[in-house]
Parts: sequence; C-alpha cells; structure tokens
Amino acid sequence: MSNPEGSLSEGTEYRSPIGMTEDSLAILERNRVSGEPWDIGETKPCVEGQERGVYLSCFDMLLTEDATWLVKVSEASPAVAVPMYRMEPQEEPEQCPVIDSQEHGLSPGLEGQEEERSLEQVQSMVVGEVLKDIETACKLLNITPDPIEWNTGNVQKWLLWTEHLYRLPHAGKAFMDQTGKDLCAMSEEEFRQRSPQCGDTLHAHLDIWKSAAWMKERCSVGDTKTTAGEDLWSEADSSCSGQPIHLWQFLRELLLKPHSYGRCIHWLNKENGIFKIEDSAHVARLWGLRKNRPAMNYDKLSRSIRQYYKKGIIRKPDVSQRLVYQFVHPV
DNA sequence: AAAGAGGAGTAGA
DNA sequence: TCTACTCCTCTTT
Repeated sequence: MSNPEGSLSEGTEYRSPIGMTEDSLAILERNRVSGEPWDIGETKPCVEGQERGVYLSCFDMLLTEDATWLVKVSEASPAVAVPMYRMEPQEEPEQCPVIDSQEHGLSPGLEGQEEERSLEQVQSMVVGEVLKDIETACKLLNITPDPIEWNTGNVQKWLLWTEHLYRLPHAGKAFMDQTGKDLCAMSEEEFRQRSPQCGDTLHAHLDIWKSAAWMKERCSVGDTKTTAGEDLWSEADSSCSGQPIHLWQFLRELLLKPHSYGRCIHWLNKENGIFKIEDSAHVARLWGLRKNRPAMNYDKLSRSIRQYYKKGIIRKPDVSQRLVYQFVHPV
C-alpha cells in the first residue's frame, strides 16, 4: 500500500530544529493507515510553557486531516478550550463533521489570533499523541524509546511493529544485523536502497522516534516546567520495569488503548470487566510480538487465558459468548 | 470451521 | 516453583 507516486517537496526543504524533515512527515501522512497511531482521542489539554515551542517546532508538520478538523471545530466554538475529543475515526472517518472555517469566519483580527491559538493547541495534542503512541509501542515491544540504544533484535521488533501497523511489506531482511545506531546513521536514500517499497516510510518513522527521544532527553536535562509530553513520559511503566509481563496485564493494556486497539479488543462492559476479542489472530500476533514468540496463535493464547480460570483472574461471563472473557476483579 | 475446555509435558526465569 | 508455551483430544457453537 505504499505510495509509488510520491510527490516529495523539492528545493527549499523544511527542516525542524531537531532534524525532522518535511519529507518524512509528508511520507508518513501519505502512508498512515486510517489514523491508527495518530488519532487524537483521550488527549490531555496542553500546558502552557516555554518548552512548548520546542515541541511545536518539532512536530509542526504533523497536522493531519484529523487535526485540521479539530482546528475547524475549535474555530466554530472558540469558547471551548481543547475539548477532550473521543474520536472513533478509523471505521467511519467520513462521519467526522466538517465545518468550513471560511463560512464561519471570525473577524479578521481575532481570526488570526484564534487560529494561531487553536493551531498551537492542536499541535500540542498531536505531539502528545505521538509520544503516547511511542510509549505504547515501547511497552508492547519491550524496547527503549531511543533508537540509538536498540540492538539488532530490537531493530527487528520495531520493523515488524511498524510494518504491521502500517501494513507495509516485510523489509526486516533488508535491515538484518543492523543496530539502532546503524539505523540512525542511515540516510533516507540508504533506507530506500535497502527497501525500495517502504524505505522512505520506515525512515520517516525512525525520524519521529529519534525526535521524540531527543525531546525526552532535552526535557529531562532542561528546566522543570511541565509539558504534556513530559507528563506522558513520566507515567509509570510497569511492563518496562524488568518484570515479565503477564498475559492478563497485556490484555488490559490493549483494552486501555481503545483508540489504537479497539478494533481487535474492546470492552463490552468495562465496569464488570467484560471484554471481547474481535480479531483473535491480531491479538495473538501482538502477544507474540511482545513475548518474542513468533509462533503464537489464538489457540495458544486462549489456553493461557484458560489457565487464569483456576487462578480467579479471568473467567467466562455468566452468559458465555465466543471470544468474550471477563476479568474477575475489574478495575 | 472456529472456538472452548482441559490434560500433560516442557522451558525459562 | 510459577507462568506461559506447546501439543493434544474432545466438545460446543
């Protein structure tokens, strides 16, 4: 599904202060699948701070169609400050309301200010989502956020993950025996040489990860002003603490990210801990990725779930349904 | 056919 | 020792 036609910008190349190119972001935008990793549900409101400027400049080309829609809504309702949008856009993006800002225009002077403020808010939200997505991937793959630290195994995991998320053709072999450091040193051209089909997309994704790591490092050595991104990174990370993750924890993690995994697993009744696995093969693949078990399938995963019956962790609901389970002690 | 249930052996931390 | 993986047979949907 990669995009052979590719119309990259030429001439004066946009480059953010941390090296993320407009090309990279344009490629990502063209290749991303139905907003999955970038969708903007559950986004925390942005926090005012001097550091924000850094985030915005790093990601200011990340404005997606979804984000544009948010800007338009914000313009239409300027009194609402960064609402907590709960979007489910993957299935039916065409149902998102589109409000033409031209037709609902504000007065010329105010319009510019409002637009700028809305833009900043949206940019901050998008940055937060990017960091959250990376954080999620790190948890699930058990890798560090900074690509520089990846060994060859981590690189292969990241490749598999990215290919899986964006439905890219498999390119793992092209990057066999490459460490994260090797990868980071490669130019986009080198990526393309190794993988003509999706090298540019992979390079763009790596660019995002590198930038996020750069930002994280900058935040940790910088002043103590809090930003949305910093909040996200400081969240407790049980699965990266060295303890092997349990299957029930993993399932709960997926369930807690409905905007990313809602299509393969979701709550039927969160209060009672009842959930349904919609795509058993997908969930099994994710679990296999997480545990480094390429042969994992739903048969094996479900056997592990059934082991929880005796332990009183998971059970079948009173009215048993296929692929529906229940946490005995819901949160 | 796919999912569910559970026995049994094995591996790894 | 515990947890999960794997393979298996049989049953249920």
